[in-house]
Amino acid sequence: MVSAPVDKTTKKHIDADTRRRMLVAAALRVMKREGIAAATTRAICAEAGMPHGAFHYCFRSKQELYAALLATDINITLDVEWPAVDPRAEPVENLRTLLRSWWSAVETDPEAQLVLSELVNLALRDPELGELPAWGHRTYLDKAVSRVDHFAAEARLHLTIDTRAFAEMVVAALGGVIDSWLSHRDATTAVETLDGFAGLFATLTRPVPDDRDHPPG
Amino acid sequence: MVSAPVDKTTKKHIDADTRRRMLVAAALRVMKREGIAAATTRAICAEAGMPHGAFHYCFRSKQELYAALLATDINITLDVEWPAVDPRAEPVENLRTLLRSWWSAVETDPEAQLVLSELVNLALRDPELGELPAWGHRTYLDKAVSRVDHFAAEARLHLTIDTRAFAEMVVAALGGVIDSWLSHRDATTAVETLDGFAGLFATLTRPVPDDRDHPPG
DNA sequence: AGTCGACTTGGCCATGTGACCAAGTCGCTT
DNA sequence: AAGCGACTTGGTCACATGGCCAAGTCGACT
Repeated sequence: MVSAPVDKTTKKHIDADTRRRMLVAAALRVMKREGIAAATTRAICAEAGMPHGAFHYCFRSKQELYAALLATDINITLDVEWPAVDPRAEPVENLRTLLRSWWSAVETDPEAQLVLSELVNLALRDPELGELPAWGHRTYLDKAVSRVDHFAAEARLHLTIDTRAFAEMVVAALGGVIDSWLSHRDATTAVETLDGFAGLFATLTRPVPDDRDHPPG
Repeated sequence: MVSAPVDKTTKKHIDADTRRRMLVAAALRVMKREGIAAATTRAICAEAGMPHGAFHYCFRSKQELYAALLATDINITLDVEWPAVDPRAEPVENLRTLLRSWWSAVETDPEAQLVLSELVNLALRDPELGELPAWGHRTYLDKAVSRVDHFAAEARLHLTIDTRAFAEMVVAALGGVIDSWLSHRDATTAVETLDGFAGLFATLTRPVPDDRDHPPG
């Protein structure tokens, strides 16, 4: 029989799996603060409040930590509160709102973007981790597609091109702006460029005819 | 009097400044081949065919090499043979040609893009090198502006928005596509997305009226 | 020819890193 | 209560790295 759960903050023995999660979280914190290079096994354990030996009890190697890190929710850009979309507003306006909502996530946590970039670069060089960036990008794009779909429905817009192709361009535009911004750190320019893209993307949409005035049959 | 120049490939003593250039070139080669992490001072010297001690005779520190590397022509994307532009063709078509010509540079030397990304990430974390990415981006954008200007003149197009804003979007689009492509490595998708952007950018142009048929006065 | 400074070389050092291990500790089960 | 297996811990190892140096070598100018 399993006894009553012991207070997790007090008990000495911690399940190896939860400890793994703690280490991953700690690693992400260190990387955001000081960069991926500073995230040594020791620094990560210190951040997690564990002795150094704990690391290789949880992970076979450091690569395994990288893999775990890449496999978790790194791409947080698209996970934001859904913006206020008004079906009666101009398409441009709604698109601008959408892009800006995603941009706000970037500006709120710029270090996350940097870490993501560092992590992807690392993985692209490591044969063991080489597949992960492709998988991550696919996941990210899928999420973008579903978000765009949802948006189009809510704004009552019809996309004149394939949704995936549309999302692909949106992702590229957002990614490009982020990339530039990480270097120049000029938020004004970034948002202006993003607004410019909103205008361009609007040319790929058409308002859905309102059926309430023209019921079928 | 300066004696006749000794054969540079034979003579033992090499000017420290040219040796610096040799090391920078060797470093870039190593980085492209094995990644920035593998470019240790030793590996670089070996690549350059020099003993390890030569490094710190030429550079005060490794950071100084990074700085030199970032300060040289890293952004080669826009330096390609000028594409064939036809003033009588559709704007979309010409824009597609332009973007594709830049893309070809990327696909020809993908490692260069990776190294650039790694280098920028490194610099963004290092207080000593922190200014370089912003400078690099400014330089890159300036070059893009001039290229766009040249292009518009040659294709006899008028841009309906500020040239710099236009270039900013082009740079972001190209950068975003590169970023995605580095992960998924699907050239077809990349070019299709780029072609999509060409269509969008075309909406920001208007043909310049041909004055030959309507001479002034 | 002689001198002086620029260049060359190999070796050395302190440091930090990922990895490993063996002894110890805890708590669930029987 | 006794045992057993999962978890804990600090120490240690081999190794690579950036940086430094002192002795040696070359070559240009006087």
